[in-house]
Amino acid sequence: MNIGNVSEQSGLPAKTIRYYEDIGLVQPSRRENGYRDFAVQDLHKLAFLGRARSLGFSIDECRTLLSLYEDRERSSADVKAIAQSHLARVDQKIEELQALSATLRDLVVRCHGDDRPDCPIMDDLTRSDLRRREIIPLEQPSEHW
Amino acid sequence: MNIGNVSEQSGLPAKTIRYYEDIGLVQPSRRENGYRDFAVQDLHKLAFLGRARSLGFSIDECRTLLSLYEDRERSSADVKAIAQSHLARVDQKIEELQALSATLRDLVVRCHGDDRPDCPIMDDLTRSDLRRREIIPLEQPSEHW
DNA sequence: ATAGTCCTTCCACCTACTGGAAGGTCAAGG
DNA sequence: CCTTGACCTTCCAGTAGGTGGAAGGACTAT
Repeated sequence: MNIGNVSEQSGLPAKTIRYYEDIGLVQPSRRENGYRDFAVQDLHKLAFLGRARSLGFSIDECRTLLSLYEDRERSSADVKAIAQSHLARVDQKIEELQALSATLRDLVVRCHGDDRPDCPIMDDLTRSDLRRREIIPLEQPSEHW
Repeated sequence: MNIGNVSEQSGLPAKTIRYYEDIGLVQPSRRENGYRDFAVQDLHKLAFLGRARSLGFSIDECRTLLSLYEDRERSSADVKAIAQSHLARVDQKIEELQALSATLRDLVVRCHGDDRPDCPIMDDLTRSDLRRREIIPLEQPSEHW
């Protein structure tokens, strides 16, 4: 199977599939002309990856999940542990964003939004006294969503 | 003021402050020895940036907010518009994550998590029929959280 | 033969920084 | 005067997970 075909069937862009090969998630064989030749198992793997990614699992988690996927002796506990810790991260992110949303909503509501320059949003951003408000920690750059 | 001092007072790492100079958010002058020399206004700007970033505004939004910050004639409507669209993005992200959380939670609950290999989580990831479930769109790489 | 589509590799770019190396500067102590 | 240590400088590379595009080979249909 050519990459275009696999791309269509898995729903993943060809670029992404090549990238996944680059980082070792799939190992398609090659034809004489240099074209990648995907087996049906590769297609399954890629669909698996697409679903796992859409559920927000990191590439590293996907790697582990793939190895469990291919392990007929795996214990469901191992799978569950990964999903659980991912779920915890998601829930924590939700909480952070909810706090953020509340703060922003409050500011937006209090801003009259007309031609005049005075603005509670600006006042908040300008105020240097950090104790006056809930401090929301800076986003960690490692958290890519 | 030296960068270490400004870093301490603004709460931003020195690296970040240099980066902000790189991308043109602040323009400290230089001493004869090559050291950056920050004015009090720069400190205010950096504190402003730190707060705006902690509220999740993008660097580009911060750039606009900074120009509004320095514009005594600005209209609060301009500020409000930026905050509102940011709030909308945050709220949409929350909704996406909540759907994700629900899906993950369901899978985790249904997985017994013992030594046996059968696992509803794996079943979900393996199933290639996409119609059977709510399809959660792939994360856009432009959304960095 | 040629046009159009597919495939290949490679390099750069995105966000918003962070880590580290190599080296210059400054203030205090011996 | 010299050294030590804390600062400061620039520059390069790496993070996650791809995406965009260029240059060029391969295949198919006319």
